[in-house]
Amino acid sequence: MNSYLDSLNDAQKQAVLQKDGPMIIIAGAGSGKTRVLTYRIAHLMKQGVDSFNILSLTFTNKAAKEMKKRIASVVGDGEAKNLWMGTFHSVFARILRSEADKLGFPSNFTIYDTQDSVRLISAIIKEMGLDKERYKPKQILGRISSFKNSLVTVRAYFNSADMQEADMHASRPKVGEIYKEYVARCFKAGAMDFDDLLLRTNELLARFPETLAKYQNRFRYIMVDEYQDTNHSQYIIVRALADKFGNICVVGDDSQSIYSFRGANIQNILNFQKDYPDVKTFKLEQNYRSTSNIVNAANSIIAKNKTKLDKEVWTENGAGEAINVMRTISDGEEGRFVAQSIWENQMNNQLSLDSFCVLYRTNSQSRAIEDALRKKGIDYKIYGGISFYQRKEIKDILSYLRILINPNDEEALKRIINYPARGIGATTIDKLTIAANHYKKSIFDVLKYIDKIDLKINAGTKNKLQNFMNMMLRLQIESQTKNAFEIAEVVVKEAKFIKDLEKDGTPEAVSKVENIQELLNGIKDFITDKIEQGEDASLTSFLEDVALATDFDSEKKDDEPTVSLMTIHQSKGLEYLYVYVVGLEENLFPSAMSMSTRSELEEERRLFYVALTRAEKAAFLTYAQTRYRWGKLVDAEPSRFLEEIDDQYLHYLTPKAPEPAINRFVDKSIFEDAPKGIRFQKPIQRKKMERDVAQKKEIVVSSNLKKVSLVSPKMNLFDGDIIAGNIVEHNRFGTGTVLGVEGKGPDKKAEIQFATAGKKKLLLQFAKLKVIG
DNA sequence: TCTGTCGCCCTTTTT
DNA sequence: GGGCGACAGA
Repeated sequence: MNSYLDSLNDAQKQAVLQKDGPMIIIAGAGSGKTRVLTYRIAHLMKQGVDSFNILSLTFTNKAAKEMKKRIASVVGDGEAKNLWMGTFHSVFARILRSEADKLGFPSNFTIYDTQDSVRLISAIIKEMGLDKERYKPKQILGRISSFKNSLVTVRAYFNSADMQEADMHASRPKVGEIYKEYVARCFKAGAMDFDDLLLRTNELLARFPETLAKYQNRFRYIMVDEYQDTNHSQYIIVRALADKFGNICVVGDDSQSIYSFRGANIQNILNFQKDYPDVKTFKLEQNYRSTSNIVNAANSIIAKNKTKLDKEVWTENGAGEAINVMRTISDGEEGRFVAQSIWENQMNNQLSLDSFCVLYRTNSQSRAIEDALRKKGIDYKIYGGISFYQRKEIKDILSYLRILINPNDEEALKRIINYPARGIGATTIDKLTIAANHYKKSIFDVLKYIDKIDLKINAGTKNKLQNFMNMMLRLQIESQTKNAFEIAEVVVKEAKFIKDLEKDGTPEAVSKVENIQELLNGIKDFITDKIEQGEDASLTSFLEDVALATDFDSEKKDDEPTVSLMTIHQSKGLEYLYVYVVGLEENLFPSAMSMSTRSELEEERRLFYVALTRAEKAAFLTYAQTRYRWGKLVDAEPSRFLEEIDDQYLHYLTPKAPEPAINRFVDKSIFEDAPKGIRFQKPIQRKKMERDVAQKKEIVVSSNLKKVSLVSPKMNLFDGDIIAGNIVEHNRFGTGTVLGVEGKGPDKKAEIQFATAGKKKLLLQFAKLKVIG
């Protein structure tokens, strides 16, 4: 008898035993999804499926590693070795490396991270002489990203009158030109951005049938975890690969779809049954993770969503304690409460700090929590935020390494050509860029022939360029004989990184030196690790790892136990005995950016569902009445999500009713700790402050006392004024025409046809519309 | 060409 | 509160 099967419940066992054909596993939170996936793969192998023929796509590399380990414990190390497991991005980066020449890319292509992409787009916008207020680099990148994720290539864009018209209407007629130039520049630089890893894979599979056939034959069994968060581009890849054998197993939970902002399409999971009519459906509904209070409370929240699959999560676990709700005066107080509560619970129950987790909606919220934990002497680790590899000093060193691998990497070159300072300024770089564009060569190539072409660069500067070039060429030669660690050491030395920083002597510089040291150690670890595993230990492989790694992937096991701090997005798939969800306030959670349409609000609600279902034993929900945002103190109202939880599962640690309304109209900053330096504010800022105060007064005078808070962005000046036919402007969707208005009071909605964003129904209360015609 | 200061925008969320 | 680009002056 297969012992591992005995540990599964009926539903789980059926899913594991289903071998062939398309299947979907709808897995509720905490229902043992990972176990099922792991055992299913192990079981396939036990039945004689070659591990070489199994592809498993996970959401993080860490999840892949974890799963591989667990499979190995069932079937043995050697057997598990050939399994292809990883994120979409890392698996297809690997495939693209071996097929790159077909697409005209070098096999050691660079992977641009978001920062590289934004910088390149900024440069293009500047070169094209466009207004960067109208063409905001980040927004343009967002648009290009959405093109790529829906497989709209440059050619497709220019073939689509609709798309061009949309950008015209949004007063950004040059978006297509920027897109075209961006793609060309990436190509010339031998670089792919994150979205390219998927788009180019699609290109590869579509243009080269024999390549498609090769991978179809190879990946006879395909599994996709977190299917609810796949985008169109990923969806098409999976469909193509599974087309021959049809052995496709997707796992997901529509209630936990939280990545639509990066193109995830919840329809992929909702429509799976339509895509594969002979699909077998399995539902894992028993939750083993949480108390019944938590499960039921979470169910009561998600019930408010309209778009969902039919599923009932239940548990046999005991009720446990009620979910605690805590109101505090300020975000600082919130942090202190969390720290105190963690400390007490840890002491009273003799727990490891690993049992605690603090979740927030935005990274910037971590600050107040950190301060409080530090003061209490509680160890913590922050996941996400600015990752180690994004720090300036680290990116600079990595840029040197990137150029050694791929000299055409434009972004890396521009970063370091004058860092550390060697007298090569913006003017010179501009000249080089122009020459490079003119000759259709990379800047590195132009530098190689700097003697032979006349760039009107004076002799002194030319000399500096040549010195730089000589150093890079020397490093390049060395990199052929040295391993990644050795070459990184040489780079640090040659470029005088540490020397310069040590001369500086400031605390920041000291910490930078430490970071560089840590990077070198990291490279060393990487190499030893890879050599031990018999895997690729090259510099290319290291750089790829860095580009695609998330914080979790690099986590070390032997670390001291710590409290975990992270965004809710990052917490997907994890579980903790005690979970603190902080900042349950309107405009923060749900985010002010995501409450103008029903679907946005539903995604925020799913996010809350994810947060709550991380908890095994106890959950704390906290909100503050005032909070520093952008360095300013602002008032906050409790999140609507608190109202949505069935009251019977809640325990209020503070009285539920907020303080009497009258107090809400006194300027608190007069009495409480005023923002630092307020007395030294410049006249202009003071004026702005006075204006703010004046506006507050006006609001108080002109509105219903009970409903309106001081600085609530909920105030909508146009409520009631909007009628069909109005032209309106929305800060995210751009301009649009009002088609109709329905509902009244807080439910009043307008249906608007936006030029770029399509048709939307917006709640006027939140939409912050400006009537312009 | 370098350096320091000012002012703007920023904050959703991530591979 | 902070990071980054623009701008001015050396």
